[in-house]
Amino acid sequence: MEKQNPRELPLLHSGDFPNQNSGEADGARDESGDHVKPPITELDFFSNPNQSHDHHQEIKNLSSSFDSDVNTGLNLLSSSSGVSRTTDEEKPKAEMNRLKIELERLHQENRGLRSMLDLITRSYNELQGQLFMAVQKQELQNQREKKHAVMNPQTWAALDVNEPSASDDRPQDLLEPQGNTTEVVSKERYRWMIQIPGNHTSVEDGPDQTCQSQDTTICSKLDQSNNEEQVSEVPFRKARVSVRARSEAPLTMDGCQWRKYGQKMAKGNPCPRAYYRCTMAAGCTVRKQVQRCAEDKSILVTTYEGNHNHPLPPAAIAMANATSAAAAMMLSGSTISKDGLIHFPNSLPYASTMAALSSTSAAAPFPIITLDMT
DNA sequence: CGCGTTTGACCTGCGC
DNA sequence: GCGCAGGTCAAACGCG
Repeated sequence: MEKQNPRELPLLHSGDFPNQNSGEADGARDESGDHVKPPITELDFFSNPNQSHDHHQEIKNLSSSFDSDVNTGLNLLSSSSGVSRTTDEEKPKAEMNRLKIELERLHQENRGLRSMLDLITRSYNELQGQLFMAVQKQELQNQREKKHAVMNPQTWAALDVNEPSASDDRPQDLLEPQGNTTEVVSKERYRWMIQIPGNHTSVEDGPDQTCQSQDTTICSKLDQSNNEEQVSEVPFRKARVSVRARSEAPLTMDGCQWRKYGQKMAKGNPCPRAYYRCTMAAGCTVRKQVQRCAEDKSILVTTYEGNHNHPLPPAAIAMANATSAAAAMMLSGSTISKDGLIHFPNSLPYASTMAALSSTSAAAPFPIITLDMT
């Protein structure tokens, strides 16, 4: 697989959805060589023996009717024929009607086949998601074993140079898996991932495919719910998820308790950027930045960073869901569309872009994924 | 009095 | 090395 520019994070291409011009998208994907997912083409649903037979039978019937009736009827219009004119005019009309009905029936059948293709595609993505999670889990397990063999938990304080305040909590996080709520979030995220048609997780490329070189930082930081211990190894400081929402309120109600610890004027934006820390639990390292969009002040950009070490209230779960799912999706190695947007045709009303905060992205040593809920 | 916000100072990373 | 900008700290302040 090609080494990706760490700044150009792969997101989902809207054209990848099989129910939207599947042929072209899959063809393009094959050429790029970035993904090894077998292309879902029309062959997939024609491969069903029963369907295939029926469909071909229909086509055969249709073509034979064209051959035997239509052409002959047209020929009969010639003056040399001995058939009466009224019979000649009625016959093509009746034939036309029959063909229209036939065509309508084929359209309906086509719709049925398409919905079946959608189902198959979803199943495929579901399996792919499961495979991805399994590989991630196994990798995590391997690395955990390696680290436990090399160091003891106290080493974390020395390793976590980026967040001194959080270093005390790391070993605890490792030894004590997060609570039920976080587990729900993980499951939800997983569900979210597999709902994305055409989500190409290239886990088949190899055991280290998702965590190589600079990509390591992305996946280790983003999938913090299960890769927390990789944090110390990475050059990136943190992966962030930014949420853009239209709101007149100075703060987005995300269900968590936040304490403001700073405010700064950011370059290129007349609106100040506020810094908040999660205060729902002692030692929670989650931070967020809130800033109004320079172009449209009614849009509030909230950037989350870190991983809650405590159960979340229901209202916060939704947000954590969205953000962690977006992060997980970023992990998955999907590609970004030309317009930088991801579309969720089935269930999710918001799009995701690879836009970053206007003033921080240029210098930010970490990837930022934006959920655009405006 | 406790908690949260404000705000200026300080630290750090990066580009020139 | 210097300047700039982002991020954080902590004392001062306000409010219930």
